[in-house]
Amino acid sequence: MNVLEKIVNSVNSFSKSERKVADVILANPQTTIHSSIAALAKMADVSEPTVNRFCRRLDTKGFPDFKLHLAQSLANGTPYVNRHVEEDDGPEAYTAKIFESTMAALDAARQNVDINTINRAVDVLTQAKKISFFGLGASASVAHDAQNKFFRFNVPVVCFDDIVMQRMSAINSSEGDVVVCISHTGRTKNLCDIAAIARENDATVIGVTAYDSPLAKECTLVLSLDVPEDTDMYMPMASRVAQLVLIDILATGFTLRRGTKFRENLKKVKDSLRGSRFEKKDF
Amino acid sequence: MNVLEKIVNSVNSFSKSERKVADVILANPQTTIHSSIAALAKMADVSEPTVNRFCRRLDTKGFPDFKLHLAQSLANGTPYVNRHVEEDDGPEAYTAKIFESTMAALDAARQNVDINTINRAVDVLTQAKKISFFGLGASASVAHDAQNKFFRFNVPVVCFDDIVMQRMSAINSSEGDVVVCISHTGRTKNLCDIAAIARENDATVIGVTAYDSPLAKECTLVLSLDVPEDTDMYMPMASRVAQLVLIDILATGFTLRRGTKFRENLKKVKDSLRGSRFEKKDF
DNA sequence: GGATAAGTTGTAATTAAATTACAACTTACT
DNA sequence: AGTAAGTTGTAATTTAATTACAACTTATCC
Repeated sequence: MNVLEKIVNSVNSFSKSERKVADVILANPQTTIHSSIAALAKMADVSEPTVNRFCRRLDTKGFPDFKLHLAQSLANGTPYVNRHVEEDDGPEAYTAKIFESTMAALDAARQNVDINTINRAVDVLTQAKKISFFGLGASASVAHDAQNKFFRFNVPVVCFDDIVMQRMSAINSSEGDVVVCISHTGRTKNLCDIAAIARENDATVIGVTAYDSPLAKECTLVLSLDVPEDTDMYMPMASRVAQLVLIDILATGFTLRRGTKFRENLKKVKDSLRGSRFEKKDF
Repeated sequence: MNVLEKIVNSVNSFSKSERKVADVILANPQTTIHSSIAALAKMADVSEPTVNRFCRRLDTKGFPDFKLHLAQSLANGTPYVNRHVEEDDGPEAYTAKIFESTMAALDAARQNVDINTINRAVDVLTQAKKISFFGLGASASVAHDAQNKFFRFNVPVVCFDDIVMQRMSAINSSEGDVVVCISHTGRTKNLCDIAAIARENDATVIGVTAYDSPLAKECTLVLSLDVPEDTDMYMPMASRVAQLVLIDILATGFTLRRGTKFRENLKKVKDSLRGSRFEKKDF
């Protein structure tokens, strides 16, 4: 809980002098964080130790520590809030809101993601004989993107957004193959089937999906991203961005695990693109 | 500007010892705000006055004031500094860094994007007879995603990641058609050709690309996202996320412009997916 | 209603932390 | 090589915060 709220909540348990301190702080919090204990004591018309005791009562280590907490409480006023787009929003409004809710979603994802599972997923991927990315609908483009990334690593990688091809690919998989199934809800029937088939054929199945979903149950490893999505819009937006970032993380982990020499290879891939591009100096 | 960003930005203007201080603070900002100047000096292996001078250089009144600012930066919506992934980063480190640099990129994009152009692009899209999304390589998955979004609007929309198909499509375009070309660098030759061809056939060409690039020159409307990308990694990561968010914004603007009735249509599309999914209550 | 104990507050002493002044050193330029 | 500008550290000083303790207030019990 943040300190400001805490002060308000525990205002009853304060003594007379402590209450004076609380009042002064609540009245000018911004001033408080730039004051010394002496200045604040004077403002509240109490002694310095009283202020100090007040701070300790709020479970801080002392006055400087209290100021730190207070500063954070004040800064927290405007974090990236998942503000919904509304009917009469103009371009500025909806642009800002979408940026902010995407950032809020990434922030949430960052806090929820399980590093341990990421590490294991990277493990599995680095040792894969072949990597397949499967997704349907909106998740197909995430799979597509993942393929583009891992392809640069010179690893056998495929990506299908066609259930027939996915099924054939899953049936043909074997031990050492890794299948990554991407689905925000984790309730897409066809994809659950694919995951099950791949598992039956001894492939390792990584699910980029909701924890505790039917798809998750079919997977060897579940990378879940708990992203609060604005369901009013009926389109996966923030959740899909979080999935992409997760792919970025896996790809990064992959390159780091493979070591320096390997990364020189990446440069080659990038350099090979040069022929298809205008040089920077050209314009 | 927040202190953390400030440190990263002015890292060049620091002296050797100040740099040591900066490194320690960036590595453990949370620890820093609970340390004394002596502890921090020891960690950075410099003297206490050096730390103090470092604080002043960042326009703070001294060490305690610096800690206050730092605390606010950390609590604030934007502790998102574009920190580069390094050789010996563990999973926690690179996961955090990628999330943060993506968020930093979005923050930058939000500030740079031109609302006016977005508004005009939405205008153009709502009036389009047909919308085409073209991208190659990493941008192909962005185009793919855009198609998925706009398809739900019941608008004629196509997406090609094959230059032959793109070319044929561009040649067949006519007035009222809108072609969206996606390229981070804006220097992909083939895509520039496509844009030129589409223009010659009276289509409106929207470029999601770098301002002032060869591709931008071929477009009717340029939506540029100035995203500082970590080029060391040789993979488009943050830039592509920003592109996706831009697509989200265009799609949102589109639905808002079309009005309430239209949005009921979206629900239909969403409901139609239900048959292919497990119900929530099923598990 | 007074005595005592528990709790509250302030003064003064102490300790800890941060800052300043200055000297030594390093670097870059003549 | 010499000098000036800039950088860094040591030691002294100042400032701020905390502690110890005493005075006072309030509540409780006989």
